[in-house]
Formats: sequence, C-alpha cells, structure tokens
Amino acid sequence: MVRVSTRDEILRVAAERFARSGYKGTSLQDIAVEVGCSKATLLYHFAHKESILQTLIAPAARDLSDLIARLDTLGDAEVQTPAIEGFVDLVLRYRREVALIQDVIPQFQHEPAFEPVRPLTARLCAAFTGRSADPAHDIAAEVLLGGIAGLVIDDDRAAADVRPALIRVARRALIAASHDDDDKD
Amino acid sequence: MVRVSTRDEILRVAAERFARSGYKGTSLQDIAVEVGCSKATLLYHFAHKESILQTLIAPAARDLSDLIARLDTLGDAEVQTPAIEGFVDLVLRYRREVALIQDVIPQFQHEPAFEPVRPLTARLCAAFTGRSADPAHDIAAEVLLGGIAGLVIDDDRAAADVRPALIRVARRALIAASHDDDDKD
DNA sequence: GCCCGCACTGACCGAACGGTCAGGCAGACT
DNA sequence: AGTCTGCCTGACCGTTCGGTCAGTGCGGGC
Repeated sequence: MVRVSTRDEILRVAAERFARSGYKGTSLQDIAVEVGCSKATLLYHFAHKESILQTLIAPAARDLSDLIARLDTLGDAEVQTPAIEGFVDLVLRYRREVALIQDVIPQFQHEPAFEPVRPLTARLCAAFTGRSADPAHDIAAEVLLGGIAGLVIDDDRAAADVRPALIRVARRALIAASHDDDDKD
Repeated sequence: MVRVSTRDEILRVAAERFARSGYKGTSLQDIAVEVGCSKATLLYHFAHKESILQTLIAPAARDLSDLIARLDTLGDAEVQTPAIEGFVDLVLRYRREVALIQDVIPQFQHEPAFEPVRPLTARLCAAFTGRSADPAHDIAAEVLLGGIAGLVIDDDRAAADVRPALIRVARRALIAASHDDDDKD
C-alpha cells in the first residue's frame, strides 16, 4: 500500500471523473465522495474548481508547448515527421488530459485567457503541412490533428498498438498531400 | 418580415446557444431571454430541456441513419467513395448539429438509450475502410471520421471550399491504406 | 504544558438550475 | 353573451451548484 496524499488523490479522482462525465458534469461533491473527504477539503487544496482543471492539464500543455517550440527550429522539409510522431506520442501519453481539454474547449475558447493558445495550434498545424501555403493542406492537417486527438480519448487499445497506425495514417494524408500536387480533380 | 412561430424561434436560438456555449452551459433562461419569451413558454412547447436537444439533432440523425443504410447495400469495392462523399456532405449540411452531438456525447454515451448508436458508427467505419479486417485501417477510419466531424464545427469557411479538401484527405488516407499494404515499417 | 501551523470538516450561503402550476388573455365557435 | 381552446406567463418549488467560514484535531518545536 503506497502512501498517497489527499491532494494527489483529489487530482487522480478528478481526472477520472472529468474524463468520464465532463467538467461541468462533475461536481465537487462527486469528487469529494469518491476521494473520501469533504467538499471543503477540495477547496482547501484548490482555490476553485477551475484550479483543479488547470493543475490537471498543465503538464500536457507544457509538453505541447515544448513540442511546438522544438518544431519551430526545424526546416520546412524535415519538420513533418517529428511533428507527427511528437504529436501522436503526446496525445497517447496524456489521453485523459486530451479528453478533458476537448471537453472544456467549448466553454473556454471565447475567454480572453484562451487567446494565446490559438497561434500555438496554428504553428502546430503549419508543422503538419510542412508550412505549405495551400489552404487545402491546412484543412488536411486540422482533420488529422483533431482526428488523432479524438481517437485516443475513448480508445482502450494499448498505446503501442495504435501508435504505428496513427503515424501511418497521418503520413499518408499529410506527406503525400504536400509533396505531389498533381492529382487535383 | 417573415412570420415565425415561437416554437421555431426557440429551436433556432437553442441551436445557436447550444453550439456556442454547450448543452449544459446553456440554461433555459438564456434561451428564453434571447427568444423574448418566458422560461415557462419553452417548457410549454417542449416537455423537458432534453426534448429541445432531441428535436434539434433528429434530422441529422435520420439522414445519417439513411446514409448508413444506403452504404450497407453497396459492395466492398465500391462503398468507400460514396461513404466519404456522403459523410462529408452530411456534416457540412449539419454543422451546428454535429457540434451539438459532439458536445453531449460525454454525458449521454454511457446511458442505455445510446446503446443502439454504437453499431451504427461501426458500420460507417467499416464502409470507410471498405470493410477491411485490418485493425490499422479501422483506426485510420476513426481518425478521419472524427477529424472531419471536428473540423466543420468551428470552421467558417464555405462548404464548397472545404468539401473537396475533406474528400481528398479522406481518399488519400483511406483508399491508399486499404489497397496497398506493402509499405508497413 | 503551551502554542502554532497544517489538514480537514460541518454548517451554511446566495445563486442558478430544471421543472410545476394556476391562471390570464385573445380569438373562434355556438 | 358564453365558452372553449391554444399560447403564454409570473410566481414558486426542490435541488444542486461552487464557494465561505469558524472551528476542530493533531503532530512537532519550544
């Protein structure tokens, strides 16, 4: 039996409940009951409900930010493969956090605090296309980004099983799309 | 000035608010204020809040069901193109409804009423892969299905502009994937 | 023994939620 | 004139929400 702090236990339970029932669909009371403490204890460790959310997604957000910064240092011709593999590895490592982020996007995307996130996704999208100027390639990249992030959410297959399939479908759709443009209908 | 019934106005406002702030993030009061009627009027026209939701997504659900039934009549070799084009046209026609459905999936997917939906998506997924038995093809199809549905949500580009790009990325990723299997790494 | 800080709690708060209900009101029919 | 029906409403209900607060128990340093 490992010794776990109440704070860590709150985060563990909250992550699970938020992913299962959504952020708004999970009350502090729900979390407190499963943790085995009072609701006031949650608000002793975290100032607000939103603080729990921020704490949960912070590591994933940091790693995503690091990935994007690293991709920015690469040249146009060599950026796609690291982008695809880096992103796939990221969402597979943070499955629950990805589900959580996708859940709260509708209610936070219009807030001013969400503003600096948009250029981040644009840079990631650009890395996926190999910085192509073709808007059709941008659409393809957005589809792949969203599709990959969406798949890992409620998928119970092992990461090692899905990883190669995800990378392959992204390579097919993106690398082919940005290298040969002669098959337009 | 066209004459619109209160009921239709409720549906119009609810669709917009649900898509913008989410189902749980939109109260009956919010809708009533924007419609210009009382909250009780909403509950006169619709028995519950959930009835509004069901009414909104019913046409999209019916068309999706029809599409899947039509795809079931096609052979394995000829099903992919109609599946891709049919699905893209569907989500482009029902952008707001798609956003709404994706928003409420986390809170309704565990309910028994959601049970008959799962085989539907499996059949659509199978049509996307050309009924391939390879699990990697299934993953590719799920990525594309989710990615395409996710893209149209908060995309303000005209349907005619995105449609060819969506179809092309899906064809690249899926048709190539299921016809030549000799590039595994 | 005393005190202090940390972890924690029960009781409580105002606000907002979905939903109920008795009744008002305008127009059509008898 | 009377009545019936469909549309609509204000007032209200119980519940649940996130959050506050005074206070309790306790382990460790002095």
